[in-house]
Amino acid sequence: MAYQRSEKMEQRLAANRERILGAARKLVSKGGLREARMGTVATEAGLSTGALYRYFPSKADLFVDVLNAAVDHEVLILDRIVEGPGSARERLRNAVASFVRRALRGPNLAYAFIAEPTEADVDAARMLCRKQFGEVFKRIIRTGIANHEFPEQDVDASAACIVGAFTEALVGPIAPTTPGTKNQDRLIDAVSDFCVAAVVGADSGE
Amino acid sequence: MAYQRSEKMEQRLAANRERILGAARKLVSKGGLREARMGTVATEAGLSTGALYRYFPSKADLFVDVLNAAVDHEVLILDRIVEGPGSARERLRNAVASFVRRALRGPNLAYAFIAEPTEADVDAARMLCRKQFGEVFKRIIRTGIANHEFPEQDVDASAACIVGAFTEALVGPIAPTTPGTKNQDRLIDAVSDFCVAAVVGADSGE
DNA sequence: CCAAAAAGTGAAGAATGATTCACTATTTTG
DNA sequence: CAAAATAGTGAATCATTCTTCACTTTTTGG
Repeated sequence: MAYQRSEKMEQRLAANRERILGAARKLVSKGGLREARMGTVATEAGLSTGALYRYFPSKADLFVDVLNAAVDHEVLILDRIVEGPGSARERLRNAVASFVRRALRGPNLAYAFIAEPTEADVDAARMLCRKQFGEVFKRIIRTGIANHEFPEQDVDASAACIVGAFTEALVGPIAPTTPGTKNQDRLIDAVSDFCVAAVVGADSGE
Repeated sequence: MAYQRSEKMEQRLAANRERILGAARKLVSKGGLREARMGTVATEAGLSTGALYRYFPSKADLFVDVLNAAVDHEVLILDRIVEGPGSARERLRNAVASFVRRALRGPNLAYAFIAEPTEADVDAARMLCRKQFGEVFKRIIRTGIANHEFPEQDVDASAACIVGAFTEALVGPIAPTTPGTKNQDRLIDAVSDFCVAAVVGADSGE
């Protein structure tokens, strides 16, 4: 007859799952996806490799979960800015600045995922995530156009460009040393200015 | 006594080398780096796997060569535009448009490399290539600033943003179907406008 | 034409890592 | 507590590819 998990057991299993996700997240935020091995995740989580497969059907599934959790979190923050008060221009600027600041700050790993592909499966998820970010920016741009704060423009293209711009600007500064806060602030400003200027001034007039 | 390669032999070897590079290029421009196996390259080139290693010490070396050749070619074109006539603004616009147009057109694969990492070794080279593109754009931006066509700005950041922007804008449209020329033209304009506006308007003034 | 040298072959070897599975340990149920 | 069910273990297996190497073929020099 059906075996009923006790409350305590239920919690322990949930805790394990979290521990696995946490371990994976931690490893990624250090060595990137490339160095995140199942074995290492298991050790880090205090379990055996085999146990991992009781919680996630495959490596790809595990990392897609990690990725989505991280990105959802990030998107939530952006959403809050985008839906908040201020001119479209201000909100756009804040959204970009916020993302860049958070990415530079560290063990936040949305960027790690954004910058570095691996298996095809995980990579597909990564693409979707970039798209999710793009959606947020599309919303702001649309608002701004409706407002006449921004000129008419190809919203999809602009949003993609924004995501690409801040991503690329981050790739270099992120990996090796965490540069001093001074430089970070300057980078944040530069990238935000770039994106705002692009969107504000992006009419086709030559 | 030293064995002296005949002229004909010399040529055949060189031809083989080219055939290998060509096969690798071809495979990458189709399936991306991820699907480019040494065995497949060999077959495509009409040689055995073993023979490849007579021409290139490792897979990474081979693909780094392919990558560099493609990028050098692309950079040359950009350079010509950047060093050519016209206002800095025009040249910037043309450079971006040219890259995007060429990438959309096809079996040109600079973009494939730009968008998709693999082994650490090749990936390092890929980073360098992005940097090379960045350098070209830095030059234009500097010129424009000197001219007072563009406001003062963080040249490194702007260049990185430009490379990121057009890359990202390409990623989606490139992989699956080659969209109609109409849409392509629109995309080219949108991306170019975006970058020009960003650089022209990127002063810190709020 | 005959060795010596170099080029080419492709199956075996090596490396890496995910996934499985026979087995042990722990929980639950009666 | 004993039996049944589930959880956990980790070494073995599987899968994928690059790389090597013993051997064959072709080229060169005399």
